[in-house]
Amino acid sequence: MNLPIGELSRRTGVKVPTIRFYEQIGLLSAPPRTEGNQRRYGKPEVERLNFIRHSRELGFEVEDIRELLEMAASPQASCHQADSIARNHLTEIDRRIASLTALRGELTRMVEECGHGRICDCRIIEVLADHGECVTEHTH
Amino acid sequence: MNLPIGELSRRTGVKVPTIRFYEQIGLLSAPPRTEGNQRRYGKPEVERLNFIRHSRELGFEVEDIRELLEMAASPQASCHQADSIARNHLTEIDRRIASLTALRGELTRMVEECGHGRICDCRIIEVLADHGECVTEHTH
DNA sequence: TCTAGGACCTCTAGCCACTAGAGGATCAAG
DNA sequence: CTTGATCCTCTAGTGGCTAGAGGTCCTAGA
Repeated sequence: MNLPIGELSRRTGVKVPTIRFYEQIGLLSAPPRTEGNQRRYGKPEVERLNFIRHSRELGFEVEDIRELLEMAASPQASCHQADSIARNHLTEIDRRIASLTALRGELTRMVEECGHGRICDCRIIEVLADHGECVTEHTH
Repeated sequence: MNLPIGELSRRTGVKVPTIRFYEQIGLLSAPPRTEGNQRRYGKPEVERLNFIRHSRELGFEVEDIRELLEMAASPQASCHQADSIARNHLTEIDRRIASLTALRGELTRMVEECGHGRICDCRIIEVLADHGECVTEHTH
């Protein structure tokens, strides 16, 4: 268990430059180095990085992850805060889904009404030029 | 109709620095200036900027908008390309909605299973640490 | 023991679509 | 002629990486 950065990358699915980037912003702490100045990682780093990757996949922002990692480090504390971060994130996702669904509606309508003729008759261009043509508000 | 940039901003809902930014990247052409070097806009710019803003609201990227604007300028051409840009965008939106919906599922499950106790029992932290706990793939 | 080439290092710059702020000039009303 | 709102340019920052230059290290095979 004395992994070079490429091996850590393979085991976690996080790209090498991204790992270095996470170290730079303090999401991962600086690991020990070989005499030749190369990073060597152990099992805790694999787990921590998996946690980070998974959180990112679930759409959490780096600042949220920072807090979640801190919490994970003090297992006796209340999970109230973790709950609140996750709930806020969920609300945000709902907001985004709603907004994209509204967009989807407008776009579908635009595309379906397009007669595939000339630009001057095209509903796509027409609708883009005039928000009044829209059924929903889609300010995001 | 000899509007300063602030008035153009008010009429289109696009912020002043953003208008200057659009000029810089060539989405808007450089307008005439007063003797004192201030920009003055006319009606065509109001329309063009409304088109841009609306397209952005509908989630089109700047490069797409550039093409759409070019098309709008040649009304006799076929609208095939506009159609294709819009369809591609629609596909992308569908992809995003699907991905967010999967996330939503996982997050909801996480939050619902959280017993609001201590971190060491918290499902949120647990799930984040282990993708194996997830029902869906959510690599985006 | 030498060597090849893959993996590693740091550093800077770029991506997208803006946004913020400094420091100064101009405009229009009173 | 003054005031203060608006305008100007320029640089740098946002988030979360990604790309590339130019160099060093490690390790397996000859």
